[in-house]
Amino acid sequence: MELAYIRDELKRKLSDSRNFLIESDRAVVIKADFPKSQYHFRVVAKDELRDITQLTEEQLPLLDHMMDLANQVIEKQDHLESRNFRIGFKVHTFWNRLNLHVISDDFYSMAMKRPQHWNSFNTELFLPLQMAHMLLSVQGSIEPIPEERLKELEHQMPLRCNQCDFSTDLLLDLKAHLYHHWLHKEGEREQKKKMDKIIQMLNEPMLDEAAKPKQLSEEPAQTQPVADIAPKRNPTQRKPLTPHQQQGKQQAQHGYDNLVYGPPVNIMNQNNPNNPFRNTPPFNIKAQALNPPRPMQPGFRSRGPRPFQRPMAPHSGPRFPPSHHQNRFRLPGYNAPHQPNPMVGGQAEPPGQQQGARPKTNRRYGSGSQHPNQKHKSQDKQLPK
DNA sequence: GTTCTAGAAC
DNA sequence: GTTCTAGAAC
Repeated sequence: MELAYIRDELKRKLSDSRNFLIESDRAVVIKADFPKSQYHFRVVAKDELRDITQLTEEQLPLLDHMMDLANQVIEKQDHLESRNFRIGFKVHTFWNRLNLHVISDDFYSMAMKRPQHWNSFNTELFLPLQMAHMLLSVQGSIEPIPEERLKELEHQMPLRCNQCDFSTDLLLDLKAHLYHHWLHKEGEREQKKKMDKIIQMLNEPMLDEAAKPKQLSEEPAQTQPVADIAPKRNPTQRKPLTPHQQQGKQQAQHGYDNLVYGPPVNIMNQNNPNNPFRNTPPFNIKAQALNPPRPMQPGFRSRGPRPFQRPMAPHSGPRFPPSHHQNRFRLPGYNAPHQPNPMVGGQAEPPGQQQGARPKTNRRYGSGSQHPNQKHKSQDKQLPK
């Protein structure tokens, strides 16, 4: 397949409205094909603009409009706020159509596979929309990044966590680290949901009381049996909705919209085997519940699936692609040299350090210089706060 | 942009 | 033997 054809993929997506989460006359919002975070969208311009280097002051209103669409799609995401998102352009993009990234700041994703992926969002290679706006306002254009600088930033080491001051030369370590940040935040979100529910329950009686005088005062002239006037406790009647619930109801009423905006990817995990996130841990899902063992009949050997399936390992972390060629999840410290265990007379524990190869040198970092991977071991590990 | 794989390093 | 990287292929 021709590379030029692949580069035109975003243009092709513009011709099929099924891809659109939001459409306007000047741009559309689509889901990123290989999301580098749990929430990752693109705002794709309809105008024939290849990338940010083709922008001029004339496109400032377009940028404002794309920002509006970005905020619209963020508003649709449950329990997330705009401060959890980054909105900006890649300074050097593969695709042949101007597209604005709207990406959550967890960067916890199966598709994050190379240091280049990380650096493309977490170095100067990512140009926040406000910055692009300013550059166009001030100098009227955005210069392309020099090839040499591009290569330098793509391979920049160490990789620095965007949420704390952790840094590492190994993407695998960073991914494990990011996973802990994500777990922590997910826990906070769950906590917040519970608190919302409790607050709602506490407010309910007060709302009922508040409704009584209003209902009576609305029709004072009419004489009705008390039973008709008094608020009825209908068991099927809905309780007052919280603002959050109202938003949910609104979304549910727009059935199609709801499908289009879709559930967060970590919910999609459970349903879609092709979802690139499917190896991230399916939280609150019990492996046994998904795959209950069938009782073995004595003296009868059935054909087909084995009656007893080996239970799945507990989900102690994200499980990464089945291919051994792809980088897989390791617990933090997996790559660190293992220390002798003082509890067993100074003998080494089973291997904690990976056995595989790391290049001794890397031409990109200059002859004779150490490959970054060789240096990481001495660096301090730091867990998320 | 992604996937696949040969070859380097261990 | 395994892991990881970089480049070819798409």
